[in-house]
Amino acid sequence: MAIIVDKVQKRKDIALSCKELVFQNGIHNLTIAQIAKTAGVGKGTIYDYFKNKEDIVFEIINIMIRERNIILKSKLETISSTKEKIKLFGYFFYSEEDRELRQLYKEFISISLSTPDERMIDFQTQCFEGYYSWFEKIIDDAIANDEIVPLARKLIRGLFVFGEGIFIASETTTIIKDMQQEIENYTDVIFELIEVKNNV
Amino acid sequence: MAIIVDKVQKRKDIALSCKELVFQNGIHNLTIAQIAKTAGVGKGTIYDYFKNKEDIVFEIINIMIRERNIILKSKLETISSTKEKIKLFGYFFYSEEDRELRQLYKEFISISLSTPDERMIDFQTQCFEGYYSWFEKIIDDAIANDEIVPLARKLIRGLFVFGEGIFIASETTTIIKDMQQEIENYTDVIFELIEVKNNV
Amino acid sequence: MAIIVDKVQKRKDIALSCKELVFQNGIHNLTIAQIAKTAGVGKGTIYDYFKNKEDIVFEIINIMIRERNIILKSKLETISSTKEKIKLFGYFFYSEEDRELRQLYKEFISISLSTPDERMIDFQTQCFEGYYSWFEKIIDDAIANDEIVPLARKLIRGLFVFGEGIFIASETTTIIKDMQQEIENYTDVIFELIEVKNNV
Amino acid sequence: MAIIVDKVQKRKDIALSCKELVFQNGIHNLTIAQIAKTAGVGKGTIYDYFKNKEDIVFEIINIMIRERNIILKSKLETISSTKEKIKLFGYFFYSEEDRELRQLYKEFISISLSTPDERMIDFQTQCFEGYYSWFEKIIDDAIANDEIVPLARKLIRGLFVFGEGIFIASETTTIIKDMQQEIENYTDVIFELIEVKNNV
DNA sequence: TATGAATGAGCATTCATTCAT
DNA sequence: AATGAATGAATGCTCATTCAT
Repeated sequence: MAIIVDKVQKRKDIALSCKELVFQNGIHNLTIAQIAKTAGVGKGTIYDYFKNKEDIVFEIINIMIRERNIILKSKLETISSTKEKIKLFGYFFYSEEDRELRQLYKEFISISLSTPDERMIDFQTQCFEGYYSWFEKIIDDAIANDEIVPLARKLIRGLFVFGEGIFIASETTTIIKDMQQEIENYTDVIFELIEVKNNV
Repeated sequence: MAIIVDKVQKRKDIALSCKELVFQNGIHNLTIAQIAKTAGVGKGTIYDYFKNKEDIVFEIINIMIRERNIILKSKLETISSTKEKIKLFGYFFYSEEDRELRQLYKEFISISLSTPDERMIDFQTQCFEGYYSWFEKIIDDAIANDEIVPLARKLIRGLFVFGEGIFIASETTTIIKDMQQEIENYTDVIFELIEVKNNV
Repeated sequence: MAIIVDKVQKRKDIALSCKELVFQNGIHNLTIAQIAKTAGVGKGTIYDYFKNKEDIVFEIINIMIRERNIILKSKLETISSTKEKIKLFGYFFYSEEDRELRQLYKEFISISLSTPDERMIDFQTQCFEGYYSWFEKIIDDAIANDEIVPLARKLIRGLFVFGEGIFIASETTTIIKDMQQEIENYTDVIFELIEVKNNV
Repeated sequence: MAIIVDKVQKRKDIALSCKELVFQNGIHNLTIAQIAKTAGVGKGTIYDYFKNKEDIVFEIINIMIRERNIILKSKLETISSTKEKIKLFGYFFYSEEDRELRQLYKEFISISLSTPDERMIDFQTQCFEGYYSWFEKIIDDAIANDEIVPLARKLIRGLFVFGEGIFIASETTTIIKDMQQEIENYTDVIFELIEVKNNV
């Protein structure tokens, strides 16, 4: 009998094998020939696991962003300070450890903007909704604990998209000199406004 | 006698003649053949005025965004309310009249993210710096007039990139249902926090 | 104990299972993958029973045309009128019931013309010889019965290939408006010429 | 100023330059790369003159068949005998001089049968209509001159498609041993039937 | 005997750029 | 100064066939 292959796993394997390739050359220069060679399979094999080039690019992005989300979630769980939790979301935009992934994220946004694809939008929506619900929970918990004032809820959106906006600004201009600074400062200012002050 | 051609003007003419083409097909589908035909010149002529395809794409974007900035500036001058001035920056992200330009802007960001080009970055930096200095002036004036509290200065960045961030979110996900709502609400909340309340 | 498979029968089974597939998609779009799936076997199995793709295409055509010949023969036996017998050969070219098979026949001719294959030619020769001998017998019998004049023998070829010729014309041009009309008219005219007139 | 090229002529030139290539390899094996090389132009140039591969194949066939039609017409004009005129149509199917063209014609029919293309059908219809009108005129003239009986008109179709039918038979089977013989014999028999006999 | 995973040659088509006129 | 004819590199995708299990 023939070998039974775990199609889902092999999709992942092929996609993951391109990690380095993607980080080095970027998604735009990915060639099916390169992908196949890097994955150590024939070109035809690629098409046994992926519908077309888009499909494989999507899978690569998908897997790598998912991976990162898991890490983000586990990190969030180790932190108790509300402010630090919020800052953790911004951490992605400047940390050395996420440098490669940021590169990928940039390209993902780039593709999403120029050639919107339903699956990509759905995926990104899912991610954002996930983050946003964490965000809301963090804020709501802090409000419930009297750490921050209820008004804070109305600032969630602003905090949430701040990272996004400053990331785009830093990637398309040179006005952002120090991302970490910018993000931490802004978070600090907002917390200054929303923290419950316990006077004696 | 040889005709003397105003190179700079002809660059603009060619670029501007592609306006409709760009709005209809997007930058990604622009071909030199199309550009030349639309501009009513030969393909070779394009290369007399532009270094390469990038160069012409850049010129098109450049001109169109400059055009829009002039309009923005003149609009700002007709408004006196600080809050309304701030909101005007956000207006670009949802107004019907800027729909076509937003399309272009999206593609510009997309290109900037995937294939960063020094000129593009310089240009975008210039734009951002321009906006930002307007922004700062608006806030500083309002502080000087005792309309808003000095702390507001620290929130400028947040206000400034909010539009950018929410724009990206709305273009790459489906979580933003009503851009105008989002932008106006957020501005209102921030103003709620920074407005000087005159108690009797 | 190993299962003994009737190779000849399985060849037929596989070929026959593709009947619908062939009628729907045509021979040109047949892929081994489709054939295997439709036949409910693995792709490798196909190669246990057929030498190559040509071989299976040939088998499919072969079986389906043989099937039809049997039907033709049995129909011929139910008809007594010479003219009707002759017309029955032409019936194939316009009858609704043979529409699908005509489609197949077209493709068969097409393949035969562009990539002549000895087996195909042999098979087609066999068919033609079969038909032709029936044809001759019909004519000879009619001559023997004094229904038609002996000269008719010399017109057999013309009658025989008329259908073929008009079929090609109707498939490659739009000049044939009504196949049935054309075929019946021509047969009638020829019979007009060769029928023995019994004057009182 | 740039060179002005006669697009129509160059189309023909490119097509004609492939004559030998087509006769040697057949249409099925034509590669754009081969065509370009043979025509002595770049691959891209092919697409300046032809929409796609189909288009160039069609042009090749078109030109070569047109060429042959001109020859046929001029030959017809040198012949006075009605029977010889009719035979001239059949000549194409066996003459040595038309061997290469027959090869092409075979492939043309093959393509027409398997992948009907409106332009091909229109072209073939035009050709057939041209031939048929010549045919009719020849017969009508002969009837008017009392050479053949009026009934002959009803046999035109049969004569006309005889060549086609016997050609297909000869290309897809081995039953036709001597095309010339077959065609001439059949024409003779038909003429035997329709010629006006002048008895003393 | 049967399978289906793997292969990779093969090909049409696009388009930025050059350069002879 | 202007043209547009010519180029050819570059690439995604298909599918018949093989072969390890």
